[in-house]
Amino acid sequence: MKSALKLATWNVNSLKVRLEQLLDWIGSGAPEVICLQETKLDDPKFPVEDIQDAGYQVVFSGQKTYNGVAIASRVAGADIVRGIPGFADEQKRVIAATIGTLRVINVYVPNGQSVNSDKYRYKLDWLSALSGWLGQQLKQYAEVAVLGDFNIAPEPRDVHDPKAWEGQVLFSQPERAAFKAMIDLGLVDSFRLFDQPEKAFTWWDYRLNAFPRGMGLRIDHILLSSALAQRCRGVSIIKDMRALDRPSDHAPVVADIADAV
DNA sequence: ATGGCAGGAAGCTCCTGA
Repeated sequence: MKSALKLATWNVNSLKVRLEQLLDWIGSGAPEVICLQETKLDDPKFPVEDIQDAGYQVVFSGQKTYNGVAIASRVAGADIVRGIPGFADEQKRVIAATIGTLRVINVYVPNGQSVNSDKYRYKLDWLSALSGWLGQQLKQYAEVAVLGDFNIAPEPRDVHDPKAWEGQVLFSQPERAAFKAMIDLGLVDSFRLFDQPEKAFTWWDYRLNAFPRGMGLRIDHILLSSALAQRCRGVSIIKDMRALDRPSDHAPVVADIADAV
């Protein structure tokens, strides 16, 4: 008999700094699959042994200082893909693995900096390339989960002050259109399958005391193909982890997936 | 209009993040 499966995404903002928090989480009933972003570690410095000693397997694609992604899982992943196939990119932002029957795609979407910047153009080009590849993956696999830091708030209710943020990076129309394009491939924003609290966010700026003041955005997402969405029993934000000492500025998001019938 | 905070690399300051 199989048991239910939990999938998580967490932008750690430096795995070196957040390693103890990750190990504590793993040691207290963490999800079976955890996608990490902004590890900020070159591959030779990745803490493989610490994570293995805690009972998880891990695959990763990293670089010094910026970016870096990893998938930690109880069961080892297979068919690992690093980066978006066919899209040349120095930045380590994507890693995918097949875990059991699940295709898990972990993404760290570019931030975009500001809507008039070269980085914003790169973000939109990057999202276009991602969508193309996701379309292929959805044809190849029935059970696809795309998890990560999308750096896009899809709707006004995902933004603490939508008027102030309208047109700004993370909430501009082209970014939201790029998000919708991924949904239109046949993916579901799993968080919105369920009733959720008001002001449900996943990121709060370190500055201005934003977290206690509730000034956040929902930019970390778990998108599921219909086969998985049908089996999704709940999605929640682990807000407590944003309240730890020396927290990441992102809280994890967890989706609970029931067994196949 | 700007800065606020945090992390990293470098090095006593800057870049980036979101």
